Amino acid sequence: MDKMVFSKEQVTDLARWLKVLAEPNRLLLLEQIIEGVQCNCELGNALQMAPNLISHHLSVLREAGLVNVERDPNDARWVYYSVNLKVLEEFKQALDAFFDPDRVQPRRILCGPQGFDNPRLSVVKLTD
Amino acid sequence: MDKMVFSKEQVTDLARWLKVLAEPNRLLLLEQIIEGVQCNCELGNALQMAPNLISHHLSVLREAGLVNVERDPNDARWVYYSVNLKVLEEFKQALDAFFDPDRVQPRRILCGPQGFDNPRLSVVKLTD
DNA sequence: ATTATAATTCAATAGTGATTGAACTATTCA
DNA sequence: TGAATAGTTCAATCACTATTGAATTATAAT
Repeated sequence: MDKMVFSKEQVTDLARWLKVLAEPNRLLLLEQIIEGVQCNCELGNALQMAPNLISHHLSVLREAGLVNVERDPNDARWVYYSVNLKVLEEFKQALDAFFDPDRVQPRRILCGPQGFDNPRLSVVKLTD
Repeated sequence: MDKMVFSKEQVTDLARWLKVLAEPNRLLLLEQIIEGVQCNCELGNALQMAPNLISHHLSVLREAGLVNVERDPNDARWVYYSVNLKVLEEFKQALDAFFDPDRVQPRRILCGPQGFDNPRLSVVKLTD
């Protein structure tokens, strides 16, 4: 029986992560990078997106730490994006912890019509 | 070596899921429901949110299938929200599959300066 | 030097969606 | 019947952000 609970701060932190990934084009870009398509121009070809838009979304992924940037050593005009495995694993663990079905608890009686005819509350009432 | 890839439709579907959960108040509500706080009024107390706002966010979670609604059998004015375990498990599996670190592939050479002085490409060039 | 290329940055626009207050529905209680 | 309660729906506002085109930077080639 997992009793783990999350603080308000932990939940809003996770929401921040999710917001980065909840944008379709951004998630498509990440998928491409995961699959090994990592140079900006090819990403544009694969997804039919303008280069500046790609730059924008990739910078969001980069600021979140999910992807690394690297310039080509032979021609510094080209940049390559890659997945930051460490951060991806961290994120995955956070997801696993939060969306763990074992955390789901039955209803806690805190309010509502707490009359004797409510079977869920008879015990509580009798011990008053 | 996991070779699983996701179609554009699968990715955008996942993005839709993530968007439902990427809203801080909504994720906080889900956390409360997971922890067993499931009646509307108590959710309001716990999170300091107006009842109509709670209704709004819960309806989004409900439309996504993540939570169920049930009216109190003794006093139908009260409603109780609960996690739909089946859908939660489905969602968790989708997350696990997508954010699997084993899927991450090394860079596939599709463009860029493909000269002989680029060690990553010498083999490719020689086999031309 | 000049031009071309890859990518980013900037400014403006457009669209989406969270929030708010008021009106409304449904149920229970007096 | 009339008042109170729990919750939802509606309309309007506000904030954020994806998108677009133009300008800019940095590097490489001629």
